[in-house]
Amino acid sequence: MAKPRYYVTTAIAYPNGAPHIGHAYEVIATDAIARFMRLDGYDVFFLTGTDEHGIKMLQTAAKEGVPPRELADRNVALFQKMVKRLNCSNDDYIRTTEPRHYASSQAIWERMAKNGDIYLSKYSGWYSVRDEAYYAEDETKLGDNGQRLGPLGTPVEWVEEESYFFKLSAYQDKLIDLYTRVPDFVLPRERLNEVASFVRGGLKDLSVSRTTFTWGVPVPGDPKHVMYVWVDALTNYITAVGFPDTASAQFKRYWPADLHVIGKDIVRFHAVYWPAFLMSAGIEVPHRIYSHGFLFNRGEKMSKSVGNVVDPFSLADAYGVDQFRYFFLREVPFGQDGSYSHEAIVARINADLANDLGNLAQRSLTMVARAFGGTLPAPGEFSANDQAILAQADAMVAKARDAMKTQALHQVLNAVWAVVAEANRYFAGEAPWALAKTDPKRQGTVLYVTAEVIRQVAILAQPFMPDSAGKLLDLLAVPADARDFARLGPARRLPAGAQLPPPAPVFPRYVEPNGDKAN
RNA sequence: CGCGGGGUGGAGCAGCCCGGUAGCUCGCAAGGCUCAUAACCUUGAGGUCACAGGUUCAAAUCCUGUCCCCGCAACCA
Repeated sequence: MAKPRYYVTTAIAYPNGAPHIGHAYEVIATDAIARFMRLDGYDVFFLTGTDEHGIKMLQTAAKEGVPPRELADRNVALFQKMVKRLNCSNDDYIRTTEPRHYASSQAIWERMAKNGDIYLSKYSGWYSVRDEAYYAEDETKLGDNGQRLGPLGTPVEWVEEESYFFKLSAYQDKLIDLYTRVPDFVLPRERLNEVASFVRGGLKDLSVSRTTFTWGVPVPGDPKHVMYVWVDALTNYITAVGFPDTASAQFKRYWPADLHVIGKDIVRFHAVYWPAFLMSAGIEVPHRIYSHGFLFNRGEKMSKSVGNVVDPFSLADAYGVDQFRYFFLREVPFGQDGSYSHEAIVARINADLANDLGNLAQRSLTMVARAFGGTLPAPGEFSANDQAILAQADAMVAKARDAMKTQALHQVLNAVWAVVAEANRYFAGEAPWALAKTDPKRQGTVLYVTAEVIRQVAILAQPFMPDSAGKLLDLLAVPADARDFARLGPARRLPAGAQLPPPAPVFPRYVEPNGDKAN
């Protein structure tokens, strides 16, 4: 039976600087989704990449005195290194400066043009040379000396530039219809409401080319124009699956995408422009846009001037990759803004990972090693308590799938850790260390049940903490081909009699480098 | 009257749509256990649910108004 497919993407990052925590968060979350779906039997294609055109790249490059291509190459290397460091399982990494992407962008442009949605006109507006930005009339005001000023107080002048336009205005009804027909097109729901009210407010045609610079994809047939960066950026999602070869196996298999994971700041581009472009080009629209929140350092927005920008590499170094991934995906309700701090990260690492899960594994497996020579004991008849905790473990996968239907990553982890907490209560209540003297057979049963619960927890933790969950499964001697979600539930228990390797701590407590104990 | 989110025990949050003993995590206190990564388990203290009106037998939950905080406002995860 062929696996169902699942195509998931991050937004492509804009590499005019080094990657920051927000980029890291998006790719980690998307990776967790991709891994979850793979383990759940889907044929997943997971794409991330970089959006390298546009005026801002040009400005940054000019400031540094290097060609934009060089700036892109340098920063892209950092983004790719980050993705790798964070243990992300992307199947492809797209750069919008690649030849395949030029071909794809030009092809979608030609389709939109052929459909009559692109026309040449003049883009005009109040332009501030100093800000290098256009402003709407109502954003400007007249200064004391009669000079018109932009919102930042710089002088603006009226300029007109030849530009191609996309007939976005023609898509208002079709977009509203899409939002009505597919109410989950944008999640969380509030975001769709915002978008829908924006669209109802009326859409203006969109300027989609520039003539003032050449760092971009040339417009087919009119090479003095380059495409507006968002036209080319959004197109990356189809480039990576083989567009313009719509007959290719890849394209037929994976398009339309199941999920675009993006930041809430670019919802409009993805939920308005992108489907409009695709409709115009006669291509199916993606199934869902998921807008995640922003991360704040101690509740404050990160900014270079405040000096609270945190580099993802140093976080990974300081806490560990899996710990870093776990913290953000558990602590921040996916879709909402979140806040992080050293104390919060340490608290999560020590409480959830070291104390609750790590220590449970350690204390139970150590007992298997000592009392049973490392052989997983065969269980006797299950007591009511045994059955109760096993039933809770068996129920996890359904809860996890249910949460994943709406990308509620934190709910998946909540469901799993609720079972970890219950398993600790079970373990304390059954007191297998006391049974060692009174009823070794019963002790074996308790240890078996505990190991089985840990097995299921570890399998479900894999998308979030691939390495650590893998180590946990190693300790239970679970073979590599028995770690997918099909092995969850009552049907496939741990085999009794398995020889387990010597137990080793998987989740160390975080201890402050200066030697003080944290938490 | 630009748009959106939010104000719930010390901290961070859930509950609010579908009114009816206020729940979770961390922290704190006491006790238990001693297998384990000074971890685990139990119990407890602590809240006028921003404020003011209103609807109702009954409001954190519905309605009206006020105050405050935070984002966004078409380059920005």
